Amino acid sequence: MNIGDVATRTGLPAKTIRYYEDIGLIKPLRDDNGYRRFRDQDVHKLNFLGRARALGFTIEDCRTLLALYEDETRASADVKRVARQHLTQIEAKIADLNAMRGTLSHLIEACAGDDRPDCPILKDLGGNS
Amino acid sequence: MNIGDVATRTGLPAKTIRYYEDIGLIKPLRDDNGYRRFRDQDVHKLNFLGRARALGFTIEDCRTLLALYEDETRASADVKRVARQHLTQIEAKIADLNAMRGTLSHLIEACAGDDRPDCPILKDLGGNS
DNA sequence: CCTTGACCTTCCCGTCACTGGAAGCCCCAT
DNA sequence: ATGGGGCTTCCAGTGACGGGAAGGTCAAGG
Repeated sequence: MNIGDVATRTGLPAKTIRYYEDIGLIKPLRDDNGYRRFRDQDVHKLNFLGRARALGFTIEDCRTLLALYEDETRASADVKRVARQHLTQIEAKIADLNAMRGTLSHLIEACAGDDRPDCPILKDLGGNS
Repeated sequence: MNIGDVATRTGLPAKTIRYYEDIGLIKPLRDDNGYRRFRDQDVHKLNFLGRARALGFTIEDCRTLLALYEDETRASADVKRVARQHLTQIEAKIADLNAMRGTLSHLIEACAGDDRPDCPILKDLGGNS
């Protein structure tokens, strides 16, 4: 299979697939003409990576998870630890965003949004004194 | 005031302040020795920028907001529109992160986290078939 | 007067995970 | 043989800075 077919199958852009090869996440074979030749296992790995990325894991996390995935003697505790750390980070981000949302929506509510210059949003940003 | 004092006062790293000058958000004066000399209005702008950034506005949004802030004849509707667009983006991000959190926490719960290799997290990432 | 150390300057590279684009080769159909 | 698509590599850019090098400046102490 060539990269275009793999891109279609996995939903990943060809650019991304090449990038994943560059950084050593996958190692497709090469045809005589230099084209990448992808085996089923490559496609499988790419699907794994796509799902892990969709869950927000970093590339380095993905590398770790992929190694664990391939290691038949792994301990599920190792996987769980990676996942839990990631979950913690996600929850921290959600908390940050929620705080922003709270402040922002209050300010937006307080703003008339008409053609007059008076604006509580700017007043707050300017140091609401 | 030199950049170090401004950094202390605003809580922004000196690097960031220099960067904001680079991209034209502030225009401090210069002393004969080449040092930046910050007026109160520069510090005020930097505080504005720090607060806007803390609310997650992009630098380009900050540029717009700062221009509105300085424009006595602005319409608060313009400010409100920028803020509402940003709020929408924040809410979209929160939704994404919540979806990730949901999936992740389910998987983590289902994972024994012991020294055995069996792991629902990896099973899911590998295409839970 | 000299040195030391803290402060300031510019400049360039690195981050993260790609994305866009240029230049050029390869393959198939007409 | 020509055209169009697909493939290759390589380089540059994204956002918002951060790290660090090389070198100028300033105030205090010996």
